Amino acid sequence: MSEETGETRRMNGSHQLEEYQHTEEFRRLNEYQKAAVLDESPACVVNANVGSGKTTVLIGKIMYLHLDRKIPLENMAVLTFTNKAADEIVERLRKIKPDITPAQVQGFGTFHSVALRMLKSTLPVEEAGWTKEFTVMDPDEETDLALELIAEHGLKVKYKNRLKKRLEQEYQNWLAGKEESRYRDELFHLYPLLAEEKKKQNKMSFADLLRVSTELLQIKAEGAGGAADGGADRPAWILVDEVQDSDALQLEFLEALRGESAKIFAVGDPNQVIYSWRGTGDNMFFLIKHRFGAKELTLPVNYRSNASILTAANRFLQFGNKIQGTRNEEHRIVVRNYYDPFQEAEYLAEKIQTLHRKGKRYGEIAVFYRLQSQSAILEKVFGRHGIPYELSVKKTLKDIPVLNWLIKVLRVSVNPSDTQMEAAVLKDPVYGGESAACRMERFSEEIGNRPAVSAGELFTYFGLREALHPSSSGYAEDESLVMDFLEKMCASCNKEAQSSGGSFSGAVREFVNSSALYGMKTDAGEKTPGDISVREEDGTEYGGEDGTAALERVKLMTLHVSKGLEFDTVFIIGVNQGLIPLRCKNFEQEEEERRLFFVGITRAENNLELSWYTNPGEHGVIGEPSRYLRMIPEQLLDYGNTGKQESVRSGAGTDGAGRKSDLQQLRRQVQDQIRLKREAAQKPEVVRVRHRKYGEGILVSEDEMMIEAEFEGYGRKQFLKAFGEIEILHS
DNA sequence: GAGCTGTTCTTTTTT
DNA sequence: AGAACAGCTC
Repeated sequence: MSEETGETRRMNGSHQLEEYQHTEEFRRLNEYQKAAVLDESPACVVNANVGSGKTTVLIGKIMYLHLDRKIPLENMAVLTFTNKAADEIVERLRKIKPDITPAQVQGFGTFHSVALRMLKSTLPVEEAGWTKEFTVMDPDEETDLALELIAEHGLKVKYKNRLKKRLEQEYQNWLAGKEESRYRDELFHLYPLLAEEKKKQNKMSFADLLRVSTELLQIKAEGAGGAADGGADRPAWILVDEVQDSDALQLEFLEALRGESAKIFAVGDPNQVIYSWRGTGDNMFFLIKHRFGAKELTLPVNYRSNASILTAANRFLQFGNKIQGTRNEEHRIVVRNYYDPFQEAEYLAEKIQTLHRKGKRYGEIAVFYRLQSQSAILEKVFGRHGIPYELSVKKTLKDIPVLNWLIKVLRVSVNPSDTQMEAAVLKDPVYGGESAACRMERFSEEIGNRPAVSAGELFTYFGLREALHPSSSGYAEDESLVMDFLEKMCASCNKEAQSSGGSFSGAVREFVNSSALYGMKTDAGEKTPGDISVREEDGTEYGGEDGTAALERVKLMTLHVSKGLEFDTVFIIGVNQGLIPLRCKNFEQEEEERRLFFVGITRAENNLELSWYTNPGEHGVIGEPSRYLRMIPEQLLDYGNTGKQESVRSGAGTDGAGRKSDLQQLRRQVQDQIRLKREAAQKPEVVRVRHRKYGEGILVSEDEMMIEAEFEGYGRKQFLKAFGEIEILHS
């Protein structure tokens, strides 16, 4: 920060802060980063390599637009994929400009929270069938509602245990006007019933928030007959973080939000797409570039990892040019072989203890693995060794039965049309009962319009003492949890009601809604009103370290969770064939597994250690090192004293011959496929194909070995040409 | 409803 | 490879 800011800050008008371009911060950026910050194309996507200062550029861009281009923060929409990312952006902005008010950053947040805010303020939700008082559904709630409707209407629906997934996956088919579900049941009858019921109960699912706001933004644009009026409450600039992670719904929301005039600036890394299995599967980075006709800039320079790690990472890069490093070669990447997962955990524990004795902080160390189930053995062994660790499993209020129930009570109170929740509250096996029914119904008139409400008043009003069973053994704990929650909620809601001039019940509604979206994480620290902290119950109690080490813990997490984080020292365990990569059935999955490994290794700043075991307990996992280990140039690897160099290189005794050509072939296939995909995107020439089982479809890509085609109702399928299953139809 | 055969999915997680 | 389910037969 500059030393002049103190003098200039007090002045009103246009010169509150010096121009961003003249700050030390801006000067410290590299040329690529500067170019991205200063770019003012109508649409621009920044293809940011891993560790290249993506968020720094985004922050810089916001400050540049704000300070130099005089664009009010209120006129920007800054969209992120997670709440954590949104918090980080606002936090980093506040470091530069401490007087930023919450009102100024209304448009900063996840896609869903920004959509919610617009639905609550400017968009005419009534036109879509809801009222302004609508509430936000919990993700599981929609499935429950669907099950109720199935029972009520006697619908024949298969695979009810997978209903949630089916509802999501087949929605597009239904929208497209397809007659029947792929399982030939009555799933499609459910969609209109569900939509109607949600309107009736005046609540929206997460997907509804995006769908409805998108729809209303589109109608608004049409109704205004152009940009003139439709652009009134649209942002001047839309900035998107981690754009490669957005799905089709979010893309449409972006498009609708942009309207005619807003400029769009998105940063992302196509090499870090690791969640396509839950979304569309398309590479959103290039899709968005194409859709918006965006200019593409790059950030090639990595500031995080040492040269060995980056050279290895470059072998796994699927898009763009090589990652450029900034550091000279330091430690090599350590590869280890252990007998089984237990041995691996034991050695890891010892190694971590040694590192710690030599002065490495526990907090600088992380262990990554492919499956959640792999953490159990680490927990056990680390616990026994007295290593403080932290498992990244999110705990929400839903995991605390009494608060889960209380939220439902509040939800019915601020939305009496929610009959589904009302039934859930009354029928709860532990806290249920008829006593609260009329209280919830009359909440708005009896409590909701008071100027200030205390936690104690709510406790009495809802008759919570009886509901929590005062004679039960868990009463004291439940009561303190409930009072704690209510106190925090009342503090926030009273303040909100006062400052906005709205009612208490309105504030409670917003509180409950934002809690639903915010997930109510359990980690400490106050972020938003909806973020209630709950004491963590994790392995630290085993830790031999006393008090001072409380925040210094070894982090244990899945490779997926590691995305976006960085650590001095990273261990990736179970780098076995069949685990990393997990056995995949198609090429796309294989590519994603590679990106996942790429994400994992690029989290490490200085030390990276990969290990595999000879005797994996799990089914389907082979006692061989991952192919990925053989893809890393040998001179970067340090096999320690395990003497297993031979087996990693040759493939542990299986058909050692032909490995190298296998590898080359695989790499060529991937490259070809990428090239073909790009070419296909550039000239959309439709080639029709036919398959015995899937019927007619459209050719997506092909190379000398594989052919990929898309079939209505079945999605994309890949075939080996040699099998001749696919017939190309020439018109 | 037991017993059989065939099919589909299994992991990873945010909002 | 194996679990979970659907749909069939008796």
